[in-house]
Amino acid sequence: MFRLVLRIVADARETPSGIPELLAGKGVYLQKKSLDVADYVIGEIAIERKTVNDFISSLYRGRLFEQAERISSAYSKYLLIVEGDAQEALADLKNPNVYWGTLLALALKFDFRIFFTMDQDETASLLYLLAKQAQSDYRMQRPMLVKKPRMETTKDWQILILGSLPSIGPKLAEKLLQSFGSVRNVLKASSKELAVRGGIGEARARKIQQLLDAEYRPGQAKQSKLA
Amino acid sequence: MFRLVLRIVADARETPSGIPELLAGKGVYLQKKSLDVADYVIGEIAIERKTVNDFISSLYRGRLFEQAERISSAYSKYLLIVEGDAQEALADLKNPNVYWGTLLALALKFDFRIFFTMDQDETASLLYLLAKQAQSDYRMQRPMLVKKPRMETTKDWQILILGSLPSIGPKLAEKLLQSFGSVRNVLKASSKELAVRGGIGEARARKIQQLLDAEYRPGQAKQSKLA
DNA sequence: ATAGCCGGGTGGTGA
DNA sequence: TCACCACCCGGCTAT
Repeated sequence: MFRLVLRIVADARETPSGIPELLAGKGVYLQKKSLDVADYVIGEIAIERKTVNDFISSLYRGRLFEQAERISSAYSKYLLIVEGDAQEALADLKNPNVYWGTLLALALKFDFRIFFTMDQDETASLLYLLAKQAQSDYRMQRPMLVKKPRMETTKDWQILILGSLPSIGPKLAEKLLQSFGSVRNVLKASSKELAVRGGIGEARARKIQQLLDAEYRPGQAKQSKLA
Repeated sequence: MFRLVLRIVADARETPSGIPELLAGKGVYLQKKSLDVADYVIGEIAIERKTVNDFISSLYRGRLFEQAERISSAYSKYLLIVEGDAQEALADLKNPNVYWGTLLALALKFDFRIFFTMDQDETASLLYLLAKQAQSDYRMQRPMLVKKPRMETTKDWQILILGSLPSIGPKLAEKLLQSFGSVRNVLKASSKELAVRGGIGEARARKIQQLLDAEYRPGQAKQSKLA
């Protein structure tokens, strides 16, 4: 009797979670590797697994989106499994909107599919089913969505450069560029011009000028000439 | 002066759920319509809301995928909100795999983003956040700015600014500062000077000059500044 | 590529 | 001109 072999690649660091073992118990052909970005790979689908607590804490560490970026650029389909009692964790959260907001961003901007499981066991079942579906649908995959262009335009650089100035964020950077036309023009401008033509006030303008003209001192120079 | 208003379209049949009212309470401009396929529409995103029980019972009716098909062909992005205690409902199921399998199919084949909320209140919050995100995305996306990790000293700022130039890292930035003495002097220098005195090549130098002098072009139509 | 809050800067208003 | 104040922006922080 022919038996279908499901194949799942698991990152070596997932071993302690017990999930690889559970999968093997279900008859999956498990391949352990050292994966760069994801925790599991099934066919062309990458899976990132995170416990609720990991997920929550990564909200505040900023590392989350960077990781999401890596996965999304490496695979065409990818899903996030959040494991554990999300509801309970959510109750402890001071600001639940951050949680929901992040999920929305992951789902809509990064194109993640997100699943919630209660424990490793459920995660294993989910992966198993996924492998089964991926296998049977092998040939009837829908065409993928167009890749996001993610262009690094000149405009982005311009805003980035000005935005690295103190007390200048993206909004102000854009305003300045609109007023002055180019990065150089902004940087050439005197503080008065900055204050008059750009939408920024004298205080900020002076601060910027001082910084631009400040003499560079290697070593730990702590000239608090600002403000 | 205008106040920014979030706008959500709700199907008339959603009224009894109380969610439209909750949204209105959050200051959303709610528009009730009779929608063909979805329950809510936010920007270009369609939202189908289902209570857990509805969802579960529709597993066995087969009508679910037909509905999914209709939504997916009418909108480019769409999400499903499953409202209620999924965990509890799942415990009653004889065969949970049907549940998970359906979710997987919806997510991967139909490209649904699926969210789970506890009650109408949470659903309303989710929709509200979604509207907010959709709205801020409608503006042009801005480049991610350099992390400004607590800059105290002038020296750090100087390096950060130059480091935000293309192909200039912290190391080169420092070198340039040492050669030229101040940020302004670096930016004033011609590409030849940069190449000769700073340790960078002409190619990089030219690239930087180009960027500095590039005319700023707002990508999207900017809102006219009527006062 | 989160959301909320706070502090400070800006620019307008009206005296 | 000045004082006030409303708004906007940027920076911080959150489990």
